[in-house]
Amino acid sequence: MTRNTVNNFNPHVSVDCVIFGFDGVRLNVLIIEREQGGGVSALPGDLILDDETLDDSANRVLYELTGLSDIYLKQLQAFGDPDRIKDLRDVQWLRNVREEPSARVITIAYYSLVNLQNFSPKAASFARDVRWEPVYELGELAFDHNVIVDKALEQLRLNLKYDPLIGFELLPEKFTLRQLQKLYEAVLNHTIDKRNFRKKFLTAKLLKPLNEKEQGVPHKPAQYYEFDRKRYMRIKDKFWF
Amino acid sequence: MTRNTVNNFNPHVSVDCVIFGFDGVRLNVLIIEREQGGGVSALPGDLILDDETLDDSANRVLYELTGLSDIYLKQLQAFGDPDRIKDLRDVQWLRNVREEPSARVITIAYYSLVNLQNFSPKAASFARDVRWEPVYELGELAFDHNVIVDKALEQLRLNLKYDPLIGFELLPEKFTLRQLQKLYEAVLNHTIDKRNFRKKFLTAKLLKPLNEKEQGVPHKPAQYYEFDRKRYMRIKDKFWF
DNA sequence: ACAAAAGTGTTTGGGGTACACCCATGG
DNA sequence: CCATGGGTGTACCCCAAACACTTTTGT
Repeated sequence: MTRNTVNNFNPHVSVDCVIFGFDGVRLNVLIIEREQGGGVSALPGDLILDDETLDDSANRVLYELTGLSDIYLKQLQAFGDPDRIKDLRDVQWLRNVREEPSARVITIAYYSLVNLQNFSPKAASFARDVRWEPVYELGELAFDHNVIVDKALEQLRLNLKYDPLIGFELLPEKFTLRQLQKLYEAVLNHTIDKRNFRKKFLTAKLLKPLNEKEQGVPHKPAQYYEFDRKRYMRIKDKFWF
Repeated sequence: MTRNTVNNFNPHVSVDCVIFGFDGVRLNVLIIEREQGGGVSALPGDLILDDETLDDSANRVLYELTGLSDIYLKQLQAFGDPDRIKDLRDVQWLRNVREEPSARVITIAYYSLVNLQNFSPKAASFARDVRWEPVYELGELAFDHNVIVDKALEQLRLNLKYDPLIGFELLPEKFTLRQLQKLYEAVLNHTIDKRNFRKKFLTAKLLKPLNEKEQGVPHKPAQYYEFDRKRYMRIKDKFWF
């Protein structure tokens, strides 16, 4: 901040959340349908309040929408093109919803990871129409939200490669090696050799086997594992996928 | 953006730039001294204008300050704690310089890479007190600028490991292998084996040898190289350090 | 001659990749 | 007995890491 500014322009600032959820097969994103305004889908988001940090804002949006707190949440980046609001339906929706509908809006995008196990029970309690959509089959979203999702996915991939922890955020406490592998395949969008995949995680000792196996499956029941957080702390800088 | 908001809060939005420059030995950051207000150092930055994109804002700040344009510039992240302005000297400075000195300021941080060869000639044309400071010896900066620099350095390191291009942004057109290695050592903050380093870049064929050697040096003169951008385009996804 | 950096190869170990068969369970 | 996924080992290759001496120039 260097100069005496003559510009007294104050934009709105919002947060938008790209919430990823893994259902065992596909990677999904949480999408909301607008209350007022022509069936346009969008990312969950809201204007920030004047006494909360950006992270708090994102957590609040997430909590209000899903009832979840204490979940993985990370800032992606800011999006602030002056013309990011150009679709006519977006303009109309703003007129219904904002006191200053023509104000410029700069949004701080977050991405977030949840496992659908924890999430599903709350599904009935939403105030609005909220749904999961497979990330590779998203339709057109409001504003520049498609761009935001693309960036978030890119970031998620990078992150998953260099930090195994974030994979476990998308899974329930107990999981099988198959689930873990399917998750990696869904995020990275390519298949992985089973033996090599297992080798990497087992030799790294990141997984603790439980005294528990799958039940009622029409094939050899799989071992359940849980994530070894202590071990993770010791080796996280050396592990990558 | 999901709900009818009753909150009409409009913060200021600024950009702040962490401009890295490499002098052949150390990695430096461009620091400005405030015109009005007690010798406090800060990152270059400014409020955004209402019709420019965030990237344009950052480019403008950079141009106004250094005369440089078309240089590497990338968004880092937003910083927006409500209490990021807490130092008394920061508050006073804002009173001198802003029309709404108590408004909350959310800043979008950028980081940028320049080579000091191109830069130095312009040094005299600055309107303000501007200087390079070694990144590992920074004093206390205004606001949360120390945090921003730390994040930028972290990002620069990550980036340098997975994208060789950004290393070349910090060097002049022609450079020696020694300069390139010193740059990597300065950014990554550890020494690197000379033979292995040269092997990696030479076998990747990222460097084109020029018909030119160092002159007037009191030791065997080194070969000059330039960066092979075409080759880079073909292999950038496979090369990492 | 001396100081200072340029330039150059080999060995070794560990890890990534490719690849195919038997096992346990439910129906 | 059949379908389905669980679970296992080996061979090869490449690359990262460690390591020391000769060459060229200016003083």
